[in-house]
Parts: sequence; C-alpha cells; structure tokens
Amino acid sequence: MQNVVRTINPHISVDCVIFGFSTSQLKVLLIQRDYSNENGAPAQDLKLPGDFITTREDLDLAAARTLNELTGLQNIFLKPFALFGNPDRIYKEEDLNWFKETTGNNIQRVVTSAYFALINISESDLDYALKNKASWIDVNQVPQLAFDHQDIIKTGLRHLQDALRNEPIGFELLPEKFTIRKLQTLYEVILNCKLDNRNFRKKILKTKYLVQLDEKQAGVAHKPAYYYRFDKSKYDKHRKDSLGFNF
Amino acid sequence: MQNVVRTINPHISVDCVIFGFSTSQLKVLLIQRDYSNENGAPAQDLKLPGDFITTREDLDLAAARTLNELTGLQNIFLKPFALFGNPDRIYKEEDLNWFKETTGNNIQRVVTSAYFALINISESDLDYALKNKASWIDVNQVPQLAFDHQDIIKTGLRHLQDALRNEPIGFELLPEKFTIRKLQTLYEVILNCKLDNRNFRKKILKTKYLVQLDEKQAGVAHKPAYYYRFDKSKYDKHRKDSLGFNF
DNA sequence: ACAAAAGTGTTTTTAATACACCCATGA
DNA sequence: TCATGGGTGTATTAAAAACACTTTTGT
Repeated sequence: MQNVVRTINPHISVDCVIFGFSTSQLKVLLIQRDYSNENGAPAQDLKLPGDFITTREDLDLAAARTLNELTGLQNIFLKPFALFGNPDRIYKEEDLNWFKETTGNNIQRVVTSAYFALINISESDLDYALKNKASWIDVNQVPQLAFDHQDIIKTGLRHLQDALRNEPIGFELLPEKFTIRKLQTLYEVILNCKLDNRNFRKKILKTKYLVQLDEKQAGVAHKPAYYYRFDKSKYDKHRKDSLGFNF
Repeated sequence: MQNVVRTINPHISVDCVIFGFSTSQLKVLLIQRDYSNENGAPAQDLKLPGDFITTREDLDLAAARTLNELTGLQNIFLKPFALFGNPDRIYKEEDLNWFKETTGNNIQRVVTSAYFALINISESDLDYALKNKASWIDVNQVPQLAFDHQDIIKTGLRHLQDALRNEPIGFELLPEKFTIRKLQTLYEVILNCKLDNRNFRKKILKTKYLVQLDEKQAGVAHKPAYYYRFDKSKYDKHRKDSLGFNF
C-alpha cells in the first residue's frame, strides 16, 4: 500500500463479509470499532471490515484492498452480493459520530456495496488480523454490530448458501488439501442440514473436480482419510450449462 | 409524481433494463437521448431509462419511480442485479457533455445500480412510452448505446436467464391469460434453446402453479389452445426449499 | 381436403434417496 | 481390544429425456 493521501469518495463504500471455517463452525471476520456513545464516553463494538472507496478506485479493487489491508491476503474469492443504500441505514448517533471522528465530515447517505469473501483461516496471517483488532465470530453468535452490519451478514450468508448449492466454492474455505468428510461437514454447517455420507461422497466424486492425493491423515485414532484437492481446471472444462428450469 | 424541486444525489443512479416479449422476441425498452457530439452538433442515440436518485430516496423506490415516469406502470417486477461503478465507465465526451447539459454540473464518477424489470408489453401504456420517445428493441439487435448501457443490458440478460431457470417469473412477461405454447416460446427465446413440447408441458403443469381457464383461443386456423393463468398463491405455498447442491 | 398448431403417453436413461456394515488406526 | 471415524454397495424411487401420432379448427 502506498503512503499517499487518498481522497475518499464519501458517498460510496464497500463492506466485506469474510467467511472462514474452523472447528466445524462457519465464522465471520469482524473488527473492533472504538466510538463515542451518546454521552461522549468511549465505547467499543464490532463492525465489518469496510471502507469508503477512493475517488479513482474501482469497487472490486476497493473491496480487495480493504481485505488485503486487514488480512494481508491477496487473490481471495470475493464477490459483490448486494447493495445497501437505504437513506436511513445510518441513523444511530454513535454511528454518525464515528463517521465524524474518523473522516472529519458529517456524512450524509452512504451506499455500500457488500462483498462476500471466502478464506481459509488456517492460511490467513493472524498477526495481521490481530494488529487490526480482528476476530473470528461464529456466524450464529454475532452480537449487535455497528450500522446495519448484522443485516448485511444475514443476507451475505443467504448468498453464500445459494452459491454453495450452485457452484463449487466450498474449497475456498478449506486448506489446499482436505478430506471429504471435512468438506461434507462444511456443507452441513453452511446449509444447516445433515447429509448422508455415502450419497455425498458419490455425488461429489462423480463430478471429477476432486482429485485424490497419495497422502493420508496421520496421527489420528481411527482409519486415516485420504486427502483431496480441488482441480479448478477440470471444473472449468466440464462446467455444466444446463438448459431448462428448476423451481 | 409531485412537482416539487428534487435535490439529486449526483453520485448514485439507477438504470432499468426493462424486458418485454412480443412477436416471439425478447425486447428491451430504450429511450432516445439528444446530446451534443464532439463538435457540438446535435445528435441522438439510445439509452436505458435511468435517473439519479434524490437525496432521501431509497434505491428500489428510485427504480420504481423511473419506471413509472417512463411507462406509467406500477407494481412491476423489478429487481436489482448488479452495480456498475468503474471510475471510467463514463468517459466519452458526448456522455460528459450530456450530463453537463442535463444536470448543469460536471459529473464525476457515477455508481449505478442496475435493475431488471419484466413487463407485459400488451398491457403497457404506449402513449406514455411514445411521449418519452421510448422504443422496444430486440435484445439481439441493440445498437451502440450511451455510456456502458450495452454492457448493462448484456449482464441483465444473463441475470434474466438465471432467474427464469430458477423462479417462475416468465409469466410477468405475458398477459394475464396465455397459452402454454406462448410460455414455451418465451423460454426458448430467452434461454436460446429448443424445448420438447411434451416434456415442457409435463414439467410446467406438474408444478400446479398454472390453472387452466375455460376460455380457448378463437379465430385461429388450427386447433384452439386453452388459456392458462399463473396462480401466485399456489406457488407461494408449494415453494421448494431443496437442500443439497447442483453444479 | 388440406394446412397449421394443439395436445397427448410410453419407454429409456439418469439422478436422488434410503439404508448398514466392515476397515484401519491410536490409545 | 476397544473406540473412533473412514470408507463402501445396492435397491428403490423420482425426474429428465427421447420420441410420433391424432385432434381441432379455418380456409
């Protein structure tokens, strides 16, 4: 990141709902916000990583920048999923104050483009995150947040579920090598359902996008599972373009 | 519409890709734009119906308003599908001039939220449209347009195709009463494929969202077809919430 | 009687679901 | 040897696809 003055565009922002998966839980990355409450006393809560865009910046790049500044990661799966532009979406005194304190301006309406990002927690640089006072929160345990960020997470989760059903993106949340069972658990947690392991295996292996590695789990007190990896080039080739309809 | 002064927010706009279906073609509603070309001479081209939002206006409402001002229609199927916010999306001199002429300002970057709308051409009020110099253009014959509007239409079409595959929305483009064959043609045109009429019929009737009316076609030189209508209340009841995944 | 589009059924193939036991390992 | 989770196969049901002829009407 360059250390030049960035002129922000105070009308448009990006917010990232960054999903991660660990200890069989779907988590979202939130950062601490220090603000002044209605009495002017210092207080804290959590918010989504996000930022105003700068005047000459593309929106997708702004989202990638925000994510990179926070986590140090690059080339992350990142997709816009909704716009939040209600004129009253920022109304709490603490939120208005916070903008004044951080930008020096009285902020009017801010339209924010929400992105969802999928990252592999184990590969993410925790130092970065800690420096930015970030923490992984179970998606089902999200407390009250700044602005309308709870709402943004809720609709982001819905989009993640849709995407998971229709595109092979679950891999983005896992390490390079993973077991099929881990993948199944990921589906179960995100879609909030139980799946039959035989049928899951059959279906996922039939796609041929997964390739088995020679490596097995080690040091586990049960039959060790083979590791697999996702072969994106195979997916891109076989990509289904089904016609017809389903509803 | 009230005749009060509207303060616009010149950073954010809405653009509507309004689809219609007639004479077995998928069409999009475009309006004539009068602008000054690089030599200052008057010229014309086409653009999507769109507008800046006003300072206190919700985005969805701004889109509905734009559509209503142009067509006189209300309660139209309208859904945001993408954001276009590239800092260079407005760069042609004629486009910059046009903003200056119509708003009196030098416009910087405009982020636009694109909506797609489905309307039944036969029920639309053509007087309105003509007054606004609007015309229905075959989606495959769209000429060069103002701004990046060609691009917006292209991605709007993709979203329409996705939506048509996954939700019962084809009816929005047809009159209240329609024949199954008309519906099939609509699917074929939008999805750009041929469908087997027996299988189509079977699948669409199995849903139970279509109800057959007593009325038949009249004055046609072949076996007259029954009319059907879409029963939204039945759809809302049976709405499928399938788990699992498909890719 | 002919042309034109509507309407209809069966068979085959493919995908989804339901279901229960043996296997390899570490402790 | 036991506890733990990995890994496998088959039968049933449901959905998708392929395919060709008869019906009704206006001219």
